Amino acid sequence: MKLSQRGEYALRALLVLGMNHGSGVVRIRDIAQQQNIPRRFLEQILNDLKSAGFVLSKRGVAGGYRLQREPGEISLADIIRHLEGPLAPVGCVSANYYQRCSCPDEAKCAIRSVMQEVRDAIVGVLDGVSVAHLCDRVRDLQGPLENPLDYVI
Amino acid sequence: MKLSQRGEYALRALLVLGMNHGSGVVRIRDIAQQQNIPRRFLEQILNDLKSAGFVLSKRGVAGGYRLQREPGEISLADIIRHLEGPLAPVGCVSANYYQRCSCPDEAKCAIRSVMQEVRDAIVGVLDGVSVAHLCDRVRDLQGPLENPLDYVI
DNA sequence: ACAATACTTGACTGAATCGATCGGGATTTT
DNA sequence: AAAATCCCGATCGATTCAGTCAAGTATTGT
Repeated sequence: MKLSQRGEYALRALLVLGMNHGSGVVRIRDIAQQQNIPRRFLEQILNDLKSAGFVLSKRGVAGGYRLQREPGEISLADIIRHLEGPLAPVGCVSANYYQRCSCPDEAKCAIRSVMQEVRDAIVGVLDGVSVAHLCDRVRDLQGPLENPLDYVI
Repeated sequence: MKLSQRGEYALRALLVLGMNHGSGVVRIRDIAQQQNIPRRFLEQILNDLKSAGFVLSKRGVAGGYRLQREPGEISLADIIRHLEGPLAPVGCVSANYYQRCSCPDEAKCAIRSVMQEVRDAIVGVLDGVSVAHLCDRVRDLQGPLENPLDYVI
């Protein structure tokens, strides 16, 4: 599981939307500026997140994006699976994107059994973290001293 | 950490060499046939593993490859790091291939803190498994009934 | 010596992916 | 109607991936 630039941008954008959940929509431009993401590229990414059901958009003058589901209902595992494909290091241990490999007998493949453990370790972390958890971490990491408008994401 | 075809072939080849450790060299051709790996491609890979110090080669009629170090001294983490680069999902949490990312303050980055956990989980598995461990798994998975010449790797 | 066997080296190729960028269209508010 | 904003598809240059190829060098058996 390697996170591409695209994937990193997406997570950052979703985190911004998470922090602003409940207060209307956020414009692409604002996210792009705040997070230093190329605007056109971010359009593409948010569009993708929209058709995947993670966010909703509103057009026109007061338009922008917001999360479609509650932040607590969106796991990083789901997001990353959508953006990057399998979390597993090899297809033959992926639950969601399984793909048979060329070894003669998967059940007896030693490499596969290690990769299975790696997959489980990765999924174990990412399944347990939602956008809401991310927002909590932001608040924890920033400490109580900060101005709430100064989120450093 | 996504394992490329090249990386998977390399692990399979090293496992074959591990299983044959102590009994001289193994020819490229035999590894390629047994593991169903394109011969020319495997040449390239073994050459790479050689210059990285994982294997030794012997030329000429009775030539072939063998492990350079003891199977117990070669961890999957080392192998994969050499073949694929960082184990971490993002550069900013990689111990061996660290690369600063574009977020304003790494220490306060919530996404980074999650990715750090993912990295630790991956490394936790792969650091603990050596080629010797892999060989043990092969023997375990095959059970005691099999003909020892019939390894299904 | 010499032929056969194997590894060595480096270039090459075709396909796919990545990180963007661009133009112009659709929709909503004022 | 004008302005703001999202929407959509095409395109692009660079890089990586998987694999092939040709010609070379070293070693050994006979």
